[in-house]
Amino acid sequence: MDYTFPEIEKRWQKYWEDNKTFKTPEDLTNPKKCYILDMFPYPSGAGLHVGHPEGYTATDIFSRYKRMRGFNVLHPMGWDAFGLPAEQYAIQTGTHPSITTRNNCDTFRRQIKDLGLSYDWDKEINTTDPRYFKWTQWIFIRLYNTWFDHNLQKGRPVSELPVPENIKKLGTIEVIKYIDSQRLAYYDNAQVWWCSHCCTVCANEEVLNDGSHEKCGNKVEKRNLKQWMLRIPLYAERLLKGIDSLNWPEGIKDMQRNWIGRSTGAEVDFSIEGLIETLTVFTTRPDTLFGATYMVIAPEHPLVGTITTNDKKKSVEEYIKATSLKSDLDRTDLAKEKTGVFTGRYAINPVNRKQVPIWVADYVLTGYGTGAIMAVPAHDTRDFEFAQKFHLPVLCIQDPDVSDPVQKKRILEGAECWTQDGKYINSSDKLTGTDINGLNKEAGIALITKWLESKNLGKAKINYKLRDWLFSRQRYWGEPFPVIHWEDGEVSVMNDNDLPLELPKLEKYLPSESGESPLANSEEWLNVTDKNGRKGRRETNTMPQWAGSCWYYLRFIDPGNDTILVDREKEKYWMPVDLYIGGAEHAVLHLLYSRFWHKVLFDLGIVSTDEPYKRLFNQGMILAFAYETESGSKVSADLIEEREGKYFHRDTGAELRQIVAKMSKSLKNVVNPDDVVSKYGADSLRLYEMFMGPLDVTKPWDEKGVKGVFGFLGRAFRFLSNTDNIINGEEDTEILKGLHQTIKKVEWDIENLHFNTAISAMMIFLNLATKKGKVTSETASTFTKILSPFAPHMSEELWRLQGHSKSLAYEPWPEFNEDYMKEDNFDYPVSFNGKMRFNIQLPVSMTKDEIIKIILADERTKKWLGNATPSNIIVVPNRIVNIVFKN
RNA sequence: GCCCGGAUGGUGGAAUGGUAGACACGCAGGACUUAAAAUCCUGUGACCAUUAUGGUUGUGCGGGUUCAAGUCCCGCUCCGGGUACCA
Repeated sequence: MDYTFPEIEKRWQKYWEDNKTFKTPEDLTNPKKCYILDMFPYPSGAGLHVGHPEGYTATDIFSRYKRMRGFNVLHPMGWDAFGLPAEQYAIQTGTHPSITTRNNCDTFRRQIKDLGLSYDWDKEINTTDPRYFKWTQWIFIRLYNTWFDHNLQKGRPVSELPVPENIKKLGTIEVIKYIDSQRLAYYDNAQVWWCSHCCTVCANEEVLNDGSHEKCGNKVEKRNLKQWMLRIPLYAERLLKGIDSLNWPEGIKDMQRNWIGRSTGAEVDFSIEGLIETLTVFTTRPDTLFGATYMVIAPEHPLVGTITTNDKKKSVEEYIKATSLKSDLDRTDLAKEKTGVFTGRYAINPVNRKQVPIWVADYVLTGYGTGAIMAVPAHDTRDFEFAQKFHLPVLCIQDPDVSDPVQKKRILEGAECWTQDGKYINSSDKLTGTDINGLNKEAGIALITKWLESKNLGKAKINYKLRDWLFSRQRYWGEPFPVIHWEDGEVSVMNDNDLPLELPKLEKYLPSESGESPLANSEEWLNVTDKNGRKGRRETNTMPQWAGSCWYYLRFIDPGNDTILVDREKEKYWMPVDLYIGGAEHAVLHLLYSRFWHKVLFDLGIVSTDEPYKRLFNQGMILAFAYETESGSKVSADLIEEREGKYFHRDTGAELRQIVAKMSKSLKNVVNPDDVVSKYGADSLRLYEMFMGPLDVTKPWDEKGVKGVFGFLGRAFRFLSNTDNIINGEEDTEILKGLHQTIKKVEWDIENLHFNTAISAMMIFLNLATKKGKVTSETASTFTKILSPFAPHMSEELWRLQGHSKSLAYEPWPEFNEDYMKEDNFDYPVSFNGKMRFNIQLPVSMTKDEIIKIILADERTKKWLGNATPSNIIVVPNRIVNIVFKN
């Protein structure tokens, strides 16, 4: 029978849909549950590309396998549909984003259904649906009404926030200010990156290294705007500790740890000559205080104006002005050449009362630590470069462990930088009574920190790189904030009952250059009056795209519920997510934000687990072949001609190099899954994406490879659907052995997401079966079952041909039997000094001594040994024999 | 600069410290066919030798541990990703 995949695939897709084969079980008593989640896509206008089905196929195989293992499986799909492209399209054409979004979702849904993925479509969600974002707004209100209790390390309702007596005395306004200062969400003036192209603010995380906006590529600048911020650093310790318990790739865990960036050190107060203010610095190395010979403050530091002496005012102001015009790129570009100016002022080093000059330099940033540093040029390369350039003193305080006397002398004189640790020298002062000379790093840090604390000059301090999360955008196509700004200055959040707050219909979607979102144009929507006649104005910013994706995995559990975010019993049953697969580009942003929200919801008793995603896996990127000329300029794929394995430019005839690059419109090397499906079928596409290589590595798409798996499926179908090949009775022992080895291998590989080797194991079995020519009907159905998670359409068809009337989706997974895999003999490789020379068949039960006896008597052993006598003979049972000798 | 990966045939890749190159692509030869496609069969790391059996070499480079290293350790090179004047 021919492998007529178009007909087979259509028929089974219809069967699954009509019979709701993959409906999530309602029964919550089954102790075996598995929640298998994909990172839901942004439905772009371009439709699916072959990168999407890679992760989707992997989770689909896992889901189908788990169902056969008797698990209740939750495997949903939805759309992360707020975002800039739909809005930009609206600006250009006037088409409302909801229409664009709906069309794109329809395309995505159709394409995904064509792949035979076993989603429960009754669970479909869309972040732009008011019934969905009602709960996004509801969560925002919870964030607003939560404070973080440091003692309990836990978020609690603001109604439980104790207000200190001295603040209560100051009156209501101060109490409100205090409460606002404790909320997880707050509204404040923030210096933010402004993209004048998108007319929007970008989070630090969205600004690329070159100072351009991640979304549009244009340069960003700094602006002050009223913004909503989330205090994610309050959860830094919890987010950091939680990482240890997760079954995630170590690389991603490291990235999150680095992003959180915990460092322990001390804050040290320096008094300033002639001023009452003190200058506080954060340092991870308080032990190096004796080597601090100057200080640097960031140009944005609040004390710059106060510190700067009159005669230096002009040069400092000029320097600050120059810095503010610099983008991140400029600052980075100037990395080699340090810049800075002297403020004219001196601070006093607390450990030795010495004068140290205060400088302003843009290599110190305002966003980290206190925005001021003490510089230890003798032992820090950056400080050293700066000191060299501006002729500042360098004092060596760590004994360099150098054998070269010349170099040692240079270091001790401060002519060279020594960045390794050593015993302290020059680190004592009689007047202040401090002395750490001869101590090592740990002892030095402990002693100095203790001394600082005892003198009230500083304290031990933990610092995080993680910064407040900027949570608003000046856009139309996002969740509106459920917030009203009243004419008397009060800010209030809406009542839960009044949610959702929907978006108004607009004529124009263009944001204003002032930074106000297009929502400000809708007078009717914008202005509100309360029952006392007080006038108010709605928040015109909208939430960033992260908002909807921060909690969607919860809504999938109970998408239709309009009284609660998620039913408690259902949440308890399904959470946490057992397997989450998606691209590594979300390593820090989405995954960290999402964990943050989840922890808040956990603290408020809304969810039952502390972490949302138990096991995470990142699929590798799929690249495509691209072509370049000898000089390295790229040639679009439609201009390529292949002749005898070489590539030529269709127009110029020049020979081109084949390289591997990201798929892109400009290179015209984007592969559309629709084309692959129509040519080879969905099962072939699925199988190829899994067979290309390990799931987590980056690999190039090669259509020739699809042919390979297509051939395998065709052979399998023709062999198994031909009744001449199927017999009754006892199975051949060799086939039985191969079959059970295959079950074992496929099962282990699916559990570990090694789909490429699982497929190769099935190919090996099919090669064996076709060589033998006949298999029993039992073998045929067993093989059909293990193939079914990978190639479900064809497997269902074979199952039907084998006489079954129902889908095989819930057939029990076959159990392998070790007895069938047992061997009587093992073909021992015999090696001499580690070099394999020949093989010899011996019974598996044979003892080491017997094996040695037989091998030493073998003619071939004599040949390789010559006149030498073995000094050692290693026998690893059923693995290898190694004869060691000297010649 | 720092952090994390990676490097195996013409290609994608396989290999619990134990026979390197499974499986597949490509290529070559053959069968079927008027022909092509499809399908099936055989061969295929390199080098040397050969009627054949065979031998030498081989997992980016240089060392080391081990009876045995693609795999573990040390030092490099190159490539990819992340990140940055982060104190």
